[in-house]
Amino acid sequence: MDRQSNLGIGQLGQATGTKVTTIRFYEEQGLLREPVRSPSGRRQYGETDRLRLAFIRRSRSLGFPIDAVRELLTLSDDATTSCTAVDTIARAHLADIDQKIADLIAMRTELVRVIGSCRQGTVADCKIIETLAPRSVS
Amino acid sequence: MDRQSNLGIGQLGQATGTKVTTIRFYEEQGLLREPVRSPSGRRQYGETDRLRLAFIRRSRSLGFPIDAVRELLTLSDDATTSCTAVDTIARAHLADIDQKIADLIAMRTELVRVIGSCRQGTVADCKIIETLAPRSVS
DNA sequence: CATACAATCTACAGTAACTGTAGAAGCAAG
DNA sequence: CTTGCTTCTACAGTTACTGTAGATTGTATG
Repeated sequence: MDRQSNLGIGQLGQATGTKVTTIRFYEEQGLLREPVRSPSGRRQYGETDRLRLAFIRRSRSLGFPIDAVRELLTLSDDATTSCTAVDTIARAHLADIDQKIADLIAMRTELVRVIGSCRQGTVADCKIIETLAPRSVS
Repeated sequence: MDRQSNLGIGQLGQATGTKVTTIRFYEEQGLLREPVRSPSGRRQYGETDRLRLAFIRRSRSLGFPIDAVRELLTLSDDATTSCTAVDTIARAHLADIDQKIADLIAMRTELVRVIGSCRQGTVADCKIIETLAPRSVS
């Protein structure tokens, strides 16, 4: 199960679609443990590390912030934890995403309105500029 | 038209819903000109500044990045500029927003799928954790 | 074996758009 | 005169990386 595949940092990056600098960053952030080093000081990773990094990347791709990923990792490390905590984190994140979508849609709606008012004249009577400025501009 | 309303930085902030530090930040970024100073060195703003700051804030609330706001300000300063340039910036920004919305919706869809799989047991058989991890976790 | 080139190392700066803090000084009111 | 609020400059912190410099190590080829 835990055969040391002995991946170099570059290989681990390839295997998980992660840049080398990002892997070191995760280590610094405490998401990845400090790996064993080769005699010359290079990081050596195993299958365990690969799976953990894959977990991190998947969580990140779902938009979980680093802090949430850290919590998810901690929870997943203890198999007896109630899944409720995991569910709570995920739902909070969903609420976050929904809020962001709502904000962007509101922004989009307003922007479309502004753009729609453009009649391609000069700035002097540009409706976009006018709409941006409450009264006059400068 | 250009009576110096002589606003202090705090008052300007109040008038435009902007924090004092943010106003100084905009000045540093070259969005606001350096204002005249009182004998003791305090910033003194007039109506012109207020309008310009309102323009900035409105643009920012529509999500235009600082660089775009800078361009919009430059364009609006020259009344003879073709409005096309303004339109181009706005449409590029709209495309950006649309992309962000699409990304978030995709993320949301996937997250909902993950959450839906939770049956509230322990982490040992938590579908969320399982879904996050490709095979096993640690 | 020598040399070139790729990968890795540490440490730090840069990104976007602010926000917050420290420490000093000015200003108005009681 | 003292209290308390505003403002001043300068700089660190936020998020999640990315990029760079300069040094070292590993590998492949001639």
